[in-house]
Amino acid sequence: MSEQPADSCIIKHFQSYTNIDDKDQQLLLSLEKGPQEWSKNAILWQQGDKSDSFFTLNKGWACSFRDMEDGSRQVLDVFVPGDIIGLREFAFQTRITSVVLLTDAVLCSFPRQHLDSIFASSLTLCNLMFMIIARDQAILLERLVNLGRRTAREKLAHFLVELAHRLGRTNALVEKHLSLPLTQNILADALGLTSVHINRTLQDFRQEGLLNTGNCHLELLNIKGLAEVAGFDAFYLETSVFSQPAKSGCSMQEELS
Amino acid sequence: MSEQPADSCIIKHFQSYTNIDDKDQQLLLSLEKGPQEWSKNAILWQQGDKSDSFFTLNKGWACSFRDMEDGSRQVLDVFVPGDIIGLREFAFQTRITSVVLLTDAVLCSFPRQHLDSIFASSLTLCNLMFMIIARDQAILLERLVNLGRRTAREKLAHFLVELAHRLGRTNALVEKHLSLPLTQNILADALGLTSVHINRTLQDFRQEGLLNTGNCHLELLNIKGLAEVAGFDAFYLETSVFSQPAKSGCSMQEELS
DNA sequence: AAGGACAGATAACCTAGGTTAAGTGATGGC
DNA sequence: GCCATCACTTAACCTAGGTTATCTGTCCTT
Repeated sequence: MSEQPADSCIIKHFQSYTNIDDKDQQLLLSLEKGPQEWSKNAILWQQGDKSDSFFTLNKGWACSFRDMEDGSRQVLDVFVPGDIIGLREFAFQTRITSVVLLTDAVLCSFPRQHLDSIFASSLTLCNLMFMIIARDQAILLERLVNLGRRTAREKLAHFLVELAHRLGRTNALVEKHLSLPLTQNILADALGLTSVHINRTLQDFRQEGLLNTGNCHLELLNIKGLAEVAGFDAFYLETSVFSQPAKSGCSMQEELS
Repeated sequence: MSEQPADSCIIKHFQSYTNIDDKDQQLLLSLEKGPQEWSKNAILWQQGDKSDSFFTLNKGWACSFRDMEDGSRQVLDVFVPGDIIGLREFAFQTRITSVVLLTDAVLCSFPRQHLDSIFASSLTLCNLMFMIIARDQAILLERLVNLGRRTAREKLAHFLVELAHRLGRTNALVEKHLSLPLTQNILADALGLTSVHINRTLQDFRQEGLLNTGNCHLELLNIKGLAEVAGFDAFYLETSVFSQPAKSGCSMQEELS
């Protein structure tokens, strides 16, 4: 293979959490397939499909959703570049959600059975996988709080600020303007609201100078202001890799405040 | 130690998913502490506490929740006997939720650093842990759908039927009457509703012969009827352990349809 | 036995957000 | 260049569920 570790989606992703040593990098590299290009609106998989792989999202955006019997839809996650898609379907033989691409995208696929090689060969990676899935859960928990106990204004602001944080991975980016490829329908389906009410709320935010709306895009102008509307606290995004097996000498926590 | 494997909370729990061989049983047994008795309304931990262990719930019920700034509360999980509590806090140094006991209870604690021993020693257990956390996520996903896109009637019915399934672990139990130690406040906080509206909805269900309400208890009389109200589909609870490492000969899927 | 705390019940009234419908662009296929 | 589609906008009206308040019963506590 002519690939360099730097080309690998999943190595990049893991490196953003912690140091991955050469051996582990080679292991990951040997297991992933891709990268591969996909176009906007492509369906990555549908509920009921055989569940035998997951993906890393190198470029572009995606979301997972569930179609309801009555024709409505609940968006469950929005995935941003660097995210792993489908890890939570690990326990199921068939997909329990569908995934669609919100933009043109580049993905790598990763056959699930290769997880065994990871578990068997690298405690670091095993811990890391566990940490990533636990962080996903924390995001889901926060979304539950959002849907259960906040107003439409707060829901929308919270959702947008969370995305800003996830895109930045540090607070640095949170000060800048940020463009998100999200339609009002996607927002409505993610937040359990109607697109009409999303529109009303976006109008308000726009008049308050918090953001601009465009064609299939949202530009965040004042993320701090949105965070205040939402009462946003980023604690649930601030994971840290836990105990490091003794045999490995690297510290894993330096870049994660 | 005089403990027998049969006394172990976590072995029982894992056995309900798949076969655990003797070596793995000994490993688990050596790592857990307990069992220990707790009384109703005890706080297992609070948001912000140091996060260094998880628990198995041998007897009794518990729930995790988040307190909101405005004094309201969002219940995030209800835990029933056999559940693992706190696995999802794995990625965090401090607790991101609080946990309170809904009844008197018996728990075993499990220091988190011992997970490394598990990951290092047993592929079976490593896979199993992954499966359990993934199943937890599936339950969260379904709760998101519940909060986002269903009416109060559907939310309540869905929540109750899910608990019935989790208590039964098979459809067998779903035909019988079932008593749940849940107050109307807990239900309200779990479903993003008010206790007043929970009360109204429970009155309706009672008049339809679907359940009885009592003092801090709910008796489900017609689970099939509730499932119809909710449009309930149990697919998201039906996990199965995936590929089995070659070195172990046991089949893991027989008891999981 | 009195008092307090809490689960539950119920009624009157209110509002956040849903529903329906009728627009206006912009985009893209042919 | 025309037509269809789709994102978005806006307005009029409606309802599911929230709010507030009062009342009951039960269980602890002392």
